[in-house]
Amino acid sequence: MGKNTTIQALRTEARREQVLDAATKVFAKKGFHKATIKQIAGEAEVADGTIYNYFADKTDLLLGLLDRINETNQRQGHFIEAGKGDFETFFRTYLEHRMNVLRDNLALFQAILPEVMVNESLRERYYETIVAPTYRVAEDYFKALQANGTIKPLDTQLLMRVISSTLLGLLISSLLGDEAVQEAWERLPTVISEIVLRGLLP
Amino acid sequence: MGKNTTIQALRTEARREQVLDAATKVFAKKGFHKATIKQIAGEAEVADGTIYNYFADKTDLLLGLLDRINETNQRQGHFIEAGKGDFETFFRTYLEHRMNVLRDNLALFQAILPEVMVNESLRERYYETIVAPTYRVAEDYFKALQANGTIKPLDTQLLMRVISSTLLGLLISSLLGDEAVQEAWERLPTVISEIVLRGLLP
Amino acid sequence: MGKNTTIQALRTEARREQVLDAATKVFAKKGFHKATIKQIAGEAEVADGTIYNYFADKTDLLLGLLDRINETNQRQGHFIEAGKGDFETFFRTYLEHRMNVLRDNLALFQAILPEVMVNESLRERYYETIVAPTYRVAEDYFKALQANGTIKPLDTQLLMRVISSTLLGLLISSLLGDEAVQEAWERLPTVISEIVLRGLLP
Amino acid sequence: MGKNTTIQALRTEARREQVLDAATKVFAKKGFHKATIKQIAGEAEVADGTIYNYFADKTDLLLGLLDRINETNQRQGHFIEAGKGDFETFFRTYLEHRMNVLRDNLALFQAILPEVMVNESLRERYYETIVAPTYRVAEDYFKALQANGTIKPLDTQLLMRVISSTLLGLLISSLLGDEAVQEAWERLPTVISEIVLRGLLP
DNA sequence: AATGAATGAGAATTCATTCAT
DNA sequence: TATGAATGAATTCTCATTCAT
Repeated sequence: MGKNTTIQALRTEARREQVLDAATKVFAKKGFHKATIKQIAGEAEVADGTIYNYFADKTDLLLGLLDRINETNQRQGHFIEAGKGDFETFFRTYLEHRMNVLRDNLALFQAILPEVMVNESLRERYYETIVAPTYRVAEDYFKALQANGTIKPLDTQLLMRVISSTLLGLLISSLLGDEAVQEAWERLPTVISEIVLRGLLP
Repeated sequence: MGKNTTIQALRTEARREQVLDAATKVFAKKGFHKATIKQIAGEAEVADGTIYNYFADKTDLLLGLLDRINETNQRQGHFIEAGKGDFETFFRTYLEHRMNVLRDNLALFQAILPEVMVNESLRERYYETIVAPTYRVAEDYFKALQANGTIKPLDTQLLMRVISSTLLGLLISSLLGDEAVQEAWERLPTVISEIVLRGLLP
Repeated sequence: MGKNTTIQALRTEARREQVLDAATKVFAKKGFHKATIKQIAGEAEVADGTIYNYFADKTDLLLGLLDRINETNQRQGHFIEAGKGDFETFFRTYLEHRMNVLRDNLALFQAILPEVMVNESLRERYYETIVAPTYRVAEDYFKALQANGTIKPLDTQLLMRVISSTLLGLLISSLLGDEAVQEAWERLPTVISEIVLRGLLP
Repeated sequence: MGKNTTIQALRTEARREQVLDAATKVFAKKGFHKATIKQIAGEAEVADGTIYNYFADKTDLLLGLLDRINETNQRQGHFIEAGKGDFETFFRTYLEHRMNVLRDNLALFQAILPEVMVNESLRERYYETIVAPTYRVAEDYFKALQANGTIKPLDTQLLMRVISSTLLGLLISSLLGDEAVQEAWERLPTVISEIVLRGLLP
């Protein structure tokens, strides 16, 4: 029965994922409110009612998606510590990684962000789960860089905000359909790195 | 009768504004979909039906808000040409202006952006009305700067995207409740200017 | 002032007619319920509110149209007495007259009949105003014909109903879009007369 | 599961009928436009929303009713071929049948006709579904009768239209509240048969 | 657990009618 | 009298959620 329970749990988990995949697709395409449970159920190839065996309500699906982003983040989180050697290379590589994560989860972000911008409790959870941890990891790192003179002494908090907001802003520009951003996505880490590290002035 | 017509027109315009103000408030607070016509009408202190004398439907209210942003933009648009003297000062002042506009229209953006991210036809109109004109004005300016060696030769398109995405990203961070961004809003132009013009490296 | 009053009255009457003309058109095209006061006002080139200076409410417009049919009927009513000479000719001419009236008021009937079929108080008024008077006039006439042996002794009531129902039915077939009926309208009196007077059997 | 599916299908069909019955009643009483979904749902003893599980919208209910008339017609359709023996008897019996069908579906016709008179797309469907098939069946029959001299040579198209319009007209007279027609309904086939076959002239 | 029909609260929208100008 | 903006009751339709099977 122990084994049975495990199988059960796996099946349950698989079903959850199946529904979340469907939700990602439908939310991204239609937006949270215009997406219907029927559509998600259809996409997931289950009955409407089945969804309620795995999620309390429609909003709970969004929380499930938030957790997914969180997992992705944590998987990538180690990376920042792996940065060795020359800072410039590290920084560009870091940007590449972050931007790849964003691109790979475009649909996920398109599904979540609009609703997060509008739903207060979701907003808090988003900030605590997704945003704050990133800053916590990065803050010490930037402070160390400043301490050993690798980068200029600037308000660390704001520095981090500006950099991550740039990425967020580019993501949203992409979501809003800016083709220049979409097409140059691969080159952007280099461009950003050049601007942010050396500046526009000659 | 000419006078009468004018009074009529003024009254009509005032009523439109009254409704758009209410819509801004309610959309920003509840989001486009959870906001109801009843709530907006209540906030505007008119009957539900009155709204439909001025706007074809709920979505048309959003278009009305888009036009408002557009007007704000156009009023500010001249500014960039007014930039004389030293580029560094100009750039910082430009950022200050843009960020003040963003802050002053925070509710407006909070009302519009989430729906724009999700509604394709709105997205197109948003891009054409709000985004593209900004780029058109800025592009020539940046090219001139590069031509006379004031700034490094970089892909103008991407440069503009990175800068405006930074502002957009900060706006959204602010909307998402990032207190550090909210509190430092005044100082951000200086910080961004320092980073973007001179870079992080010492 | 007496003259003034007369002019006033003429103007009022003209305006009423103007509105009724518009109502006929719009009701016929859209049906009573889908027709809006705004549309009728637009067609009549008056303001919405003006209509309420001449008619108590939307249904009252229908009553106005009923009265119009009634007037038409009365103008034609004398005709039946004018019938002299050979009965066969008279009958055919009578049918021609009735059918011309129907055809000339096609829009009017299309506007009224559907609503009369559904609105009880209108139905009663329709019957009393339009239908019953016709029968009253015709009944004596047919009885006389039977008395002098011009036509067979049949239940006069039913005979009249059958004949007028045939006309009503053809009108409605026409309204329902039956092209054969529409195209043959001119020939129908002859056909009907032949059938009704001499029968199908050889 | 096959059995289960069948039970399901039966239940579904029963529910559809239940809703159509209710719609017939309410449409006939109030007319299509004044009838509300709430009333129909109440009459059918289901929730408002349930109706939309079976019909796309309010108009689709009317189409459902049209199909019902169509079925009735088809069930009766064979009859005309069953006509053997003496034509006079056949004709009278045929009229009896048709008029019984009309009477038995009085509410149905009252529900449908007014809207059909006003709604173009419904009108086309009505003609194609209900009217045209009848004529197609009857046309050959009448031609045969003329060929073998049973009836006079008259324009078949018009002959059919006149006869069926008479029935339609009587139906509508009945719907409009003509008591003489209502009361004499049983005798009408005999009267019509006498008139149409032998004529009014002695 | 899975199903999907039933539910009914809730929202957008329409439009006859009123009434201040 | 004429106007047409304002009103708000009324209606259709949607869809998250429940629950009997």
